[in-house]
Amino acid sequence: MELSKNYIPNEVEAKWYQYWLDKDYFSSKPDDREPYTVVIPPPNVTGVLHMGHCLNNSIQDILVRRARMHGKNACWVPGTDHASIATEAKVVGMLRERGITKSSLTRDEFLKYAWEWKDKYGGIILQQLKKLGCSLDWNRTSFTMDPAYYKAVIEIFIKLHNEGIIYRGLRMVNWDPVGKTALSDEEVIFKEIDSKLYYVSYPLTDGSGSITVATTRPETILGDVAICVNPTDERYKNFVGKHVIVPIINRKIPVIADEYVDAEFGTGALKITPAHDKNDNELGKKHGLKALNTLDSEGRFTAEELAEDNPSELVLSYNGIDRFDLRKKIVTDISAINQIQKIEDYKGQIGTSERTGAVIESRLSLQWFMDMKKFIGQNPGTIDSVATDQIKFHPAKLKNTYSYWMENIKDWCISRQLWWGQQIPAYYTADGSFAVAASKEEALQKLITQDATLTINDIQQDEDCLDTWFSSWLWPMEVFKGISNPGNPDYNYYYPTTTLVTGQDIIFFWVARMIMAGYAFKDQQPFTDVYFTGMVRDSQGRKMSKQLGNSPDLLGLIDTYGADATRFGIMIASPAGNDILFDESALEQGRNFNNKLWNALKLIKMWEGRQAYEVSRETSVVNEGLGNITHDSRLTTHDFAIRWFQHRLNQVKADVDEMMNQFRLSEALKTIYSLIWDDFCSWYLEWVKPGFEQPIDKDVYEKTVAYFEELMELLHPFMPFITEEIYHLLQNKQDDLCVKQVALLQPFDKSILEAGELLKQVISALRDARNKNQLKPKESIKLHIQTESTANYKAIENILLKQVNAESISYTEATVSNTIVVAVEKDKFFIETEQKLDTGALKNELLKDLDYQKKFLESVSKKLSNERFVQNAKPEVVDLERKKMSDAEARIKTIEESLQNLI
RNA sequence: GGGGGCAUAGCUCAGCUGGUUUAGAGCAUCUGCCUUACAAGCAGAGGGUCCGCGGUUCGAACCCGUGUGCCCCCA
Repeated sequence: MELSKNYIPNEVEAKWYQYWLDKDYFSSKPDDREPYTVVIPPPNVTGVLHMGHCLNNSIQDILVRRARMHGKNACWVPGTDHASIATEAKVVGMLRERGITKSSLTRDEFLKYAWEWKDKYGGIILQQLKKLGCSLDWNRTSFTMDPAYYKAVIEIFIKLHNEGIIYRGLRMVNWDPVGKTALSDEEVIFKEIDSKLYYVSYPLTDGSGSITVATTRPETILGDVAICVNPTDERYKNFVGKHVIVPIINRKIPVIADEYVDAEFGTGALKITPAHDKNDNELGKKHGLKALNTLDSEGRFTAEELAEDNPSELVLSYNGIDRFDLRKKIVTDISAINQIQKIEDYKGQIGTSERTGAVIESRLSLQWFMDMKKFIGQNPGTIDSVATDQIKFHPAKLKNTYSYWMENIKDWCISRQLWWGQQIPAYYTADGSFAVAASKEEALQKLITQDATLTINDIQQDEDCLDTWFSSWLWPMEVFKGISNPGNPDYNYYYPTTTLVTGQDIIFFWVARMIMAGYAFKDQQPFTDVYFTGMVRDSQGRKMSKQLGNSPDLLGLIDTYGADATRFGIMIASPAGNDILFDESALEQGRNFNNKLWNALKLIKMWEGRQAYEVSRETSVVNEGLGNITHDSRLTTHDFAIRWFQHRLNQVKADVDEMMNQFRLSEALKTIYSLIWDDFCSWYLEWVKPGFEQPIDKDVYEKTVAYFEELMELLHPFMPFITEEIYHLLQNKQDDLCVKQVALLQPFDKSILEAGELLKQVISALRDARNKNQLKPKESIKLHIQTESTANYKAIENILLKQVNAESISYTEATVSNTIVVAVEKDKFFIETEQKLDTGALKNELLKDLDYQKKFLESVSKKLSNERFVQNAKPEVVDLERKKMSDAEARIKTIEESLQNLI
């Protein structure tokens, strides 16, 4: 079969993914193996694949594929999140394009559009995950609004309400005037902005002067109910208890004192607007002040609550003006009456909506909350499990972040003024009393006990729906129907899950709440390990964003480089827990790696038809410094190569195991990469490679194929497609790499590995000497070796000959004149060549080396002559230093002899 | 304002229990090679004030203190 010049991934990848699906390799059923369960962090149902998903899901696939090959029953559950606010925003946008406003639709009509949207776009991201090679169990695909899941969410709401954890209350909430909904604290992103500090004077009612207040929000002035100063502030001592007039509205308000006020900020006097600021609201409550709301749900002015002030024409003319326009207008109007003293530039922080980006308003609103202190108090495992590493965080530093948040947790606002989501199961009567129940009928049963005349038509369900995260926190349980059908065999087998892989940015939104749910509803941790990925940034460290246009088109990248190369590129650049700087050159490296593998395959396939037993294998085995080496045949060199690579492979497998257990995926991949590229291709294959059109020994061939297979096995979780392809092209296989079970780790012999390293070192040194003396690669040399252990070199003569392009090797006891001298450890190598030598350059090299060695010797002997070192240091450390010293001395001697030889 | 983290080659990062030479890797750079698997390649090389200062120790990239700069989280 003819293999293409370079590896072409596209067809290969599509072919194998379909093949794996046809063989049903990714589907999992409970059996007597140990489960390895991973639930995907469900992407937004309308989302498309981006770099973050790519990183995240590559990691999950690596872990899952590896577990599958290591005897575990691997189950990776796919699915999507209904993403209440994000999806609703998209649907509203789509309707707007069609000229339909949300307000013109009934709830049912709107939901019909939303489901249409979901059905049309909902599967896209899952299809994209297939392109990436993700080995998800598609039979288990879940959605947070599936009927059973929906029911489970409602059930949990009712349960927590019955337990008094969920309550309804009028509270200050974070209000998104664009999404027109309340948000949780976690959905508010604080941003630093350039704003202005306005100094506004409020005249005293007794005419004795005025008090100046610094504010960043003059548009809320009409809701002011007091001025507050610090009681220790001498400047304002005489003002406390007096009254001032609010500009424009002319309301009379008191000057009060409270320690909360920071005398250093602004003028030291604070205006209190309880309806529009959380802290003001607290102060308002404390001092018995009224809250006057002056903004509507869309952030526009409303005078509705200002009737008592007999608002003027001017005030009424503000009605309907947006808060930011109002700010300018009010500043102009206060300026006109000379009550703006100055305006300063100010760097301030504002909260914005995570989803719509709108500036958040603090707003008094009747919402549903979860009493988190009480909830966590009942489920201490939530905090303890992470502190005691029963749930292990990778990187562990996030444990602190987690526990700090847990210990300072605030109540969770779970209601949203949206339609796309689980509708809150509370039912109201006309007089405002309500019951929480699974259905309208049940609610009626409850309400009827208070008012026997009620009928089903008299009650109405809460219009609002629940925070998306109030459904996603059940994800690891409910994908196995753990809430809707507890005790079912799947749930018993797969839950708790094994590893969760997710972004650091949703540690509070999601991870923390899943842990709570785990302890609250099953009294168990939901997973044992959490691997937190960083954020994917561009090569300059900037966040990827649509505005910057720096987020690459992932599917385009997969088309260009292949999924394997894309996975490689993103994994090689992502040390655990750090942000990853994405650079397309990493994908190029991945593609080149594909090509390297492909060419190694081509080389080995060339040998396939040229196998022969060339020399009898009946040879003596002698135990020498290089391990057990067979002597005196062409094959002896191959025996060394084969033995060395076997041990090297065993060693790397053990290393990789260790790294994978510690979730050091990037390092594991680097290690495998280097094993394949350097040890296998650059060294091993060159060592066993027969001459041009020469046959290869059958045993060597078979060993080489077996090694290549093992390498593919090791690499498969990282680069599933090309490894499966090569596995099948190497020789006809009945089984598939995807589900191959790996063998147990084998021990390795250090002395053989050291011998291999020495050989590499000698070859490199000789090549370096050739290079420095400008010997053409084609120019053959004669090599003379001066050594005490001739046998060691006899065993690898053929490798040496080939690798340094020597035509002969001989052994000598004396120095050989007129040659290039190379010293490695205690051995000397003389390169005899036709070419005229530049002894000056040679001499310089040797002198440089000599200088280095002498300085080194000096530092070691200094250390050893320090009595305190010899007394205090561990004996093995001292011994090591002694060995260093004697090695350095020997080497200096060698170099000095070589120098003499030159002259 | 509170908390956490980071600073090592041009870039991205290893360096785990303080001692494996005078600190490593990948990428990038430079030199030489179209050597019959691979130029998407091969063979080599150069490149470091381990952020500054002070301390502990026989010994510090590593531990402690301090300064500087950057990042993240929370309010």
